[in-house]
Amino acid sequence: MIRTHTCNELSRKNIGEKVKLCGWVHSIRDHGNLKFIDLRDRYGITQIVCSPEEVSEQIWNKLKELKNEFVISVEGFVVGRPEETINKKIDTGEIEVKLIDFVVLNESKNLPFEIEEKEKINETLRLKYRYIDMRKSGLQKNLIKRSDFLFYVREFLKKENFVEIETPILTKSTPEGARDFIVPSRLNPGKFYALPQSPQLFKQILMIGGFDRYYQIAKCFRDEDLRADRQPEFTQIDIEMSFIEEEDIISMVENLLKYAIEKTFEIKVEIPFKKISYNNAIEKYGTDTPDMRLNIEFVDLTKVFEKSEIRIFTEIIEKKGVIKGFFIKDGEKISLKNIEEYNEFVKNSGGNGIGWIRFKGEEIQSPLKKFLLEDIVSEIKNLSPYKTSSEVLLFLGGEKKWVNETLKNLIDKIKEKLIEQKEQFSFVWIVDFPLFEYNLEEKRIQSVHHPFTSPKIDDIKILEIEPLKVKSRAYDIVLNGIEIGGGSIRINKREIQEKIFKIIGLEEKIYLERFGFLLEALEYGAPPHGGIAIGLDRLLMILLGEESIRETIAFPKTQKGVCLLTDAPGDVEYNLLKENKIRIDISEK
RNA sequence: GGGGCCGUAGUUCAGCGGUCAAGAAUGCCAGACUGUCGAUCUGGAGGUCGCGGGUUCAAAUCCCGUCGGCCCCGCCA
Repeated sequence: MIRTHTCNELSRKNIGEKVKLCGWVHSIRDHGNLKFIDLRDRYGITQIVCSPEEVSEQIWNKLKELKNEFVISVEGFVVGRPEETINKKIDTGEIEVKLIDFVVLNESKNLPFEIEEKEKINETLRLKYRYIDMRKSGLQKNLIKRSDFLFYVREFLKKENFVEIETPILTKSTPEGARDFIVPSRLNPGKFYALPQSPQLFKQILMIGGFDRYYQIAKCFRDEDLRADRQPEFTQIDIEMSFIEEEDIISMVENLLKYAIEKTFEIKVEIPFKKISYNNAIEKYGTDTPDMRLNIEFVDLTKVFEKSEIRIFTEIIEKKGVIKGFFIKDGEKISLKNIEEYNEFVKNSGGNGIGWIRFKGEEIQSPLKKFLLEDIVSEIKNLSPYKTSSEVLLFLGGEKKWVNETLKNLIDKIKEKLIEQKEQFSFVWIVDFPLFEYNLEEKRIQSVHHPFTSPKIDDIKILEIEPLKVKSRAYDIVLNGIEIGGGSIRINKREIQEKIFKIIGLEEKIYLERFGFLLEALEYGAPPHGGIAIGLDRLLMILLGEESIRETIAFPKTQKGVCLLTDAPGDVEYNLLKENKIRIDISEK
């Protein structure tokens, strides 16, 4: 046995015991004839102490060769520390281990960056030397939390009778959705597998196969450009259930999240979460991923300004535009200089500028002051949800969609100032999505969610007449302004599924080729079913207070999709290409 | 496909046309030290200023290109 305890385990209770510890030399404090070594493993730090009169000359000399990050195994006696030298910063601070002997298990070169660096290290270095970055507490803590979280997810789902089933990684390319990663098939030259964007079709097939409750911690792959919260491969908590309706999934997910989050983190989760319809979200927040920590809703000033004599506004209204804005409760937080900034921002977004009114008790301050009659002012003030003695109203006018989007972008700009509690976690469900949207570039109707999403039952009758008015049985879950998951009740009738394919412009030949197996399966007793997928990396990013998804993934890729540790993607040997009947053709620019 | 920011000792940064044949902190190396825990003290080493080209009497500094990283738009059913 080369260790009897971890480096965070020993306490007063162990005093007098002979122990063996293993770990990395975290630091050496050398006082000449007294040396302290902090020995570190992932559990913690234990102080080793040694002086020449207590060990042989040979051991003492060997000790002098130790450097930081050497891996060693130490044998010694646990002793209590003198009262005045107790270190309250570490769990083992009441004891130390008096060295008897030690073995260097491996040496280490000087590290490219320090383990105990307080400042942020360049991410390129961190990714290249990921194994060193992992020795630091930050990434280590995140990966352990990730593991804990998944354990509680599995525990919850197991208790709820879910079956964890793996689905293939080598699968078939699907025409809708993101770009696929492809894998050549040597046994079928010229043909390719695709890596799954999600296990969508397999989980539906599992429902038809009678597994009424399925889940998987599923790797998904999408060959799209990366962002702070997007990696080409990521993990979803993928769930599907039979014999259920929207509300069953929603409440199951609420309970799951509450359980796993509260078990893993010091976070209280209040359920049920709020629900907002898609249309309402757009009207009130200008987005289908509103940040509910903000407590800011748009107010519609169109009717108020319609009666005013202010030309710039009445003109907008005549052109069917709208005037909308939002109140900021703590008006003092917004200076004139800030407003000037926002004005520039609105102009850069293609508008005329921003309108604003500052309410100070009975007084108002505004560039429009001389045009604002008293009754208009009081009507506007009445729209405030806060009615404090010091608030600011920011507003703009124009085409409705532009106004909603610009106000939302403006809020994003001001957000940092307005969020009172950063450590707050505010979930919201977005429901009643439209089933389809019109793609202007491709001039065709496409699915908002995915083509297997069921329309609302009442809307099936207008499916082919007014498809853009059809609502879907889809739901998204949003946390602090970021989409962390989404799902729907699926179509379980071949006839409707075929209609959907046709509406989104898939020819019969194409959809039979791609999805024929699903359509056929739907004819053999497909139960009503639905599910959800939760983006694990993203959810953890938010819960851990990280700015990037990469902080929750052991081996993430850079923005160009490169793994700096392994240098993937790389060249492959010519023979491998030949066996796969692949010829490289990189045309010059 | 496009926009923005960044690249200087091992690390984090400063320097942004001229006493810079580049500097701080930390780390590293050597020596001293028996109660430290961000040890302390003394001394020392350490740089293709990402790479290539240009402008200039003079470039880490300005310009162009290129490579790499980050953030964003497009894209991500």
